[in-house]
Parts: sequence; C-alpha cells; structure tokens
Amino acid sequence: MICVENGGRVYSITQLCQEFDVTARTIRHYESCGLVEPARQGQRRVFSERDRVRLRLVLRGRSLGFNLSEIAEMIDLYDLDPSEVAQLERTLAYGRQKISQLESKRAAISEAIEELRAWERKLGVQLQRRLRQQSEEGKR
Amino acid sequence: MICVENGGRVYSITQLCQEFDVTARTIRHYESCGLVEPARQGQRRVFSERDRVRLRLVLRGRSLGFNLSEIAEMIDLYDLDPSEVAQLERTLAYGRQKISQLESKRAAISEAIEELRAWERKLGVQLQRRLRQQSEEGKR
DNA sequence: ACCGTACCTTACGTTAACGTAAGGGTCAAT
DNA sequence: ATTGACCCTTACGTTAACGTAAGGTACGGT
Repeated sequence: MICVENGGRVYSITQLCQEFDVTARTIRHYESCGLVEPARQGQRRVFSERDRVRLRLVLRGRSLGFNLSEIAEMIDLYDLDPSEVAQLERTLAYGRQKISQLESKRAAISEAIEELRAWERKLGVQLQRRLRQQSEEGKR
Repeated sequence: MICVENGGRVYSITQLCQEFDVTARTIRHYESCGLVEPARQGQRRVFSERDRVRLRLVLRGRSLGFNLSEIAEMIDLYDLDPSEVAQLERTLAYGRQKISQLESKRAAISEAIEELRAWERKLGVQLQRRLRQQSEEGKR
C-alpha cells in the first residue's frame, strides 16, 4: 500500500521494517535517539522520504561498526544551516576527520580482503592436489 | 624490555597493551574466547609472535564491526589442517563468503566516503562565499 | 457488533564486550 | 624486611542496542 501526503511519498513503520529487514522496535529506538523524526497521524508514526534515507544511512553506519551516537553526528552533517563562519569551519573540520577515518577503515578492509584472497589461493591448490590423489587411488 | 624464548620473540601482557592501546582485561577476555593462546611461565601469560598477529587481526576486525565470534571463525581459517576434502571444501566456501561480505562492506564505505566528499565540497564553497562577504563588509 | 490487523506506550529483560574492585603471588631493588 | 612493579584470579557491575511481554487504541471489513 503506497501512501502520499501533500506531494511526498510517506511510509508506515512496517513498510520500512520490511524494506530494511529490521524490527519496529529498532526503528522506534532510532527515533528515541533522534536518528529519524517521523511525523504523526494521531499516534501513528509517518515516515518521510528523508526519514527513509536517514534510516538507510544509520543501517549502513551500523554495519561498518559505528555506534549510534557517532552515526548521529555524521548524518547530522547533511542537514545543518550553520550561520556562523566559526561554526561552519568546525563542522567542516569534523567532516574531514570523519572522511579520513573512513578511509583508514577502507584500507583495513582492503588488507583483510587481500589476506583472505591469498589464503584462498593457497587452499585451492591444496584442494586440487587432494582431488588428484583421490582419482589416482580410484584407478588402482 | 625485550624477551626472547627458544628462538622466538615473546611479549608480556602489558607490552601488548601498550602497543595496541587496549587494557589487560581486554586481552584476557580475548584469551577466554580463544582468540589468543598465550603460554605460561608460572601464572604469567607469555605471548608469542603468533598471538601478537592474532591480536592485531582481532582489533582490526573489531573496528570493522565484526563481533568476536565472527572474528574467531575468520582468523581460525588461517591455521587449520583440514584432512578431509569435504571439510576443506566447506572451509573454502566459508572463506569465499567472508570475502564477498568484506567486499560489500568496502563498497558501503566507499559510498559513504563519496557522499561526505560531495558534502565537503559544497560546504567549502559556502565557506568561501561567507569569507568574501566578511571582507566586503570590512572594506566599508 | 465483532474481529483482525496494524500500531502504540511502558517497562523490564538480555547479550556482548568489556570495566572495575578485591585480594593475593613473585621478584628485584632499596 | 619492605616496598613497588607487574601480574594473577574471581566475580560483580556497566553500557549500548535492542528483545519481549503486557495492555491499550484505531479502523476497515464481515
């Protein structure tokens, strides 16, 4: 069931649960942390497209080993209107720090991938040897 | 203080704590999970080079958002001697699965980096504009 | 009128990954 | 002989991130 409200597509909590494979409890928890800010129709939460995007960002951050407060700081970078220059500079500096943090994480992952690939090649060779041995035994 | 025991460099718990910036409790916890297996001199733990490598792998995995049991499975791939071919194939399949998991994580990180970089460029432009405005005001 | 479904709040429970305190051993140096 | 550094075990405490149960609301369909 697709819902639209004054021009924007909106989502119920269970729709988002199904899309991202999380429980409602999880999304409500994220709301209580300020990670999403659904509107209300009576009691019910009404999630906007923006909420949906933020939810996706939260889940991505979570899978990368950030905790929810770090994630909050990071995604809050995207929607702020810093009036003071000083504030703007601090924000920019913080963002750059986060970028380099992410880059070193990526480097760590790349290392891990390379190591596992080397391991895989080694084990693949072993496996081939074993299989040939077995077929030799089969001929006798 | 550098210690060597029958040909191999060994480490005390505090040496590893300092090197990797973790507490002794953390390392002992990893031992209780089987992530490191230090020898003993009396009561004291004696860590080998292998333990040190494994500790490094554990910390890397942790920073990438894996839990300790996932990490255990992954680093145990490196030192096993699978006698049966079936077991070897299962192990290889598991390793390949982990590789693709890591690859999708890397892709997610790359996305996050790109988004933040775009954000940074945008904010940088804003900042320049503000600074020019300020210097204009200064001239008057 | 009744039911089922979707949704809500409140609040206690759980798990992983340690933190932290208490009490004790060993050994070299003063 | 005592002190301080380093290390140990045992065991309860803590935090984040939800899980889960209990009880209630709203509403479209039969």
